[in-house]
Amino acid sequence: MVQAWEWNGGVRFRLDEPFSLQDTFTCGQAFRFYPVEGGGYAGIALERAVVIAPMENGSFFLSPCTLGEFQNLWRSYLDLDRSYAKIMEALWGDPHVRRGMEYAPGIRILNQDPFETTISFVISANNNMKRIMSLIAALSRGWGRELPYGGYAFPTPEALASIDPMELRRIGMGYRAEYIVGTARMVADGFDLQRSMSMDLSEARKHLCRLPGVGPKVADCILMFSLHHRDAFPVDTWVKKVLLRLYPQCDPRHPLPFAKAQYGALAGYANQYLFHCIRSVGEEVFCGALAHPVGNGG
DNA sequence: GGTAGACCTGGACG
DNA sequence: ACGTCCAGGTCTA
Repeated sequence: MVQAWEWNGGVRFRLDEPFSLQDTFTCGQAFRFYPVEGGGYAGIALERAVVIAPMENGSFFLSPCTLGEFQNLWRSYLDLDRSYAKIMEALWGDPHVRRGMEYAPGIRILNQDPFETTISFVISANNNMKRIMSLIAALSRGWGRELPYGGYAFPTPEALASIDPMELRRIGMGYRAEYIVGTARMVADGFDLQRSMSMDLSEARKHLCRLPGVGPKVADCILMFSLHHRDAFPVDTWVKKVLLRLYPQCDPRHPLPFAKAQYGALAGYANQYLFHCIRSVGEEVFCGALAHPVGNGG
């Protein structure tokens, strides 16, 4: 349960639930938030430039923001009405996911904009975090609306649909340029991203994979991070390593049936705890310790 | 239905 | 110094 009140041109809020800005903004789901002094994060989402900072007594400060904006927009964006305590409890039986939860207990899966998430994860393919973030910043600066308090909104589908791909290559987008323009065109021409929300997981995947640059992994990221499909399970190189090394019962060729059987509707959360932890501590540390448990003098 | 190669780019590594 | 490798994959043959 979350309580919120206006304070100094922004909103203070507190919740009796796990929530960490660092865990949430560094776990790889959002690309437009940067750390600032004091443990806060500055970034752009929902067509607004804001700072979110931790306060001394366990509350948080989001500004600039009205109480109305908080209740109507940020509360949902930050997924504040969901009980992560219950989710973590339900996943506690899995030793590797448990380790991920102990490492970053404050992760919350954000509810981001579907188009922004789609383009962002198209850019993420075969790319690295630093470059992904700078490319998205450049894309927004070049074709997004300038915002009050600085920064640029993520561009609209129409804005990206009308770009010559060569212009995107000029800012370093590489071969993703054609994917971005192609996907933006389809969305601008009526491809309904949100329709995936009311479809079951496998239908939703098929639907999204019609977009150029969107394959199985990117589709699951879009579903999980912007279309409320928390049963999605993005299999990237890191998750693949975890599955291969720590879950002998999982067929590495077909990991999705395993994810569904093992985690069910919570697969996306399990995925994120695993992903963030192995990516942060490294494959050897994450897989080594539990893969070779001490005991029996061995 | 499954599998090699190619693919922009820039930072890291030898 | 420069070639090679790699990064939250996807597409094509």
